[in-house]
Amino acid sequence: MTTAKRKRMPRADRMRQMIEVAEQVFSERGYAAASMDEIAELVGVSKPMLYEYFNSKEGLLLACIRESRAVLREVTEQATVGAADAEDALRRGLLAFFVFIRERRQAWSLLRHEMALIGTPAADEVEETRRQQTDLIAALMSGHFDSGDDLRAEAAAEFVVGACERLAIWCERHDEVSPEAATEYAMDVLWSGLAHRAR
Amino acid sequence: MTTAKRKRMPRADRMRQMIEVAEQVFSERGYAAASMDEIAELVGVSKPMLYEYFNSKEGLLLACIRESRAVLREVTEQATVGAADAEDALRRGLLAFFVFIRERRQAWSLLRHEMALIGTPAADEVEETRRQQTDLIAALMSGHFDSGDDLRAEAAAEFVVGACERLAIWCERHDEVSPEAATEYAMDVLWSGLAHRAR
DNA sequence: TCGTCCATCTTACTCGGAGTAGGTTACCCC
DNA sequence: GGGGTAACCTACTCCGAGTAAGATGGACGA
Repeated sequence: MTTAKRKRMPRADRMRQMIEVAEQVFSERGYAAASMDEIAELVGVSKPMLYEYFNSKEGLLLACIRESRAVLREVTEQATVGAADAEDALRRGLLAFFVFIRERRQAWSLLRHEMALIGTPAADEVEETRRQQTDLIAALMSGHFDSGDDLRAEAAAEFVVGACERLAIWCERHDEVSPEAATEYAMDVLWSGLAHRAR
Repeated sequence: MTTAKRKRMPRADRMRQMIEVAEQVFSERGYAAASMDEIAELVGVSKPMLYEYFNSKEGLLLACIRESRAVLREVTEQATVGAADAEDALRRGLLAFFVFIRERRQAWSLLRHEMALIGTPAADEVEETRRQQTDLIAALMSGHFDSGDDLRAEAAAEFVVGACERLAIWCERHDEVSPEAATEYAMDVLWSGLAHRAR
């Protein structure tokens, strides 16, 4: 066969392969329980190679997170271009997000669970992903809302991100809830507020 | 001095002391970077003692989380008793929460950061804390809202918890935002929705 | 006052996994 | 084909979680 001896692969390819395997292992076993030896084994390469490419275990995790973030950014930004108004933009963005987390469970799992190390680069990296989303929302809102209280607008953006993240986790436990339904639930509370459902 | 030789302390007291120190160290260094030797040192006791009391490093973390959760539950439940209506109950609960995270930063830090190990008891424990809050909200809402769509109500509760958690983290970066202000921001979006601010 | 018992505590290890020093080999290009 | 380098490996060190087995302070009965 052509792949009888998987050897001497160019740097870029090997790197992608390593990230792919690592994402798998980290999301299955969890960051702490995953061992570099195991990842190396699955890649079909020796441990020092991983260190050659990523410097440390956390560096490898970082690469996985960055990879996921890039995809998430691409997907959500694309979704909101050409929206008619704020409500439409918010809805499109939410839908893109909920579709993403359904289709790429492993990547999402890393982003949501693996903030293992407070004060470390990895934690900052996950936080950076949220900031990216928050900025997107904030930009979206500043374009469509009355400005005035910047602090309030910022708080609102944080609020939306946190709410959706939690709702996404909830969706993992509820397969029957489609991305469309999740979006609708989110829009219902976000846009109309709880007041209109009070007895 | 009376505490010249800190020795032979009764079990319950030693346990509390250990949890106190561990909470400090975990929230300062982070779970992964904290070492059992260091904690033992600070307690003024040898490492096997920690294992005698908590079985494992994660067990010790668990104890810290449970401790924090108990306090959080107490505080938020007490806050909502005697509320006039849903809006009032929500506002009181939110305020209690935001006050808690300001006054007990370390405890909160553990709850928010230390989900280090996916699939492990500690991760479940943090999740359990959220469930506790979610249930509280859900119960609160079912008492004051038109029922009908249970799934929607559950989603809304998750939504509130996630949103407030994120807003709380945002507050850490903004000392100028008081618990009262945070509560007001949260109520504004939650209760009235974003629609009433759209241009 | 003194011995006995046991909960509390200690020293001195093992073991596994992160990270590394230094040498080896396949492939590209002339 | 032969030199050069990028990709790769073997064989370690080191640190921290977890443990086995023994030492000791002090409460309490005689």
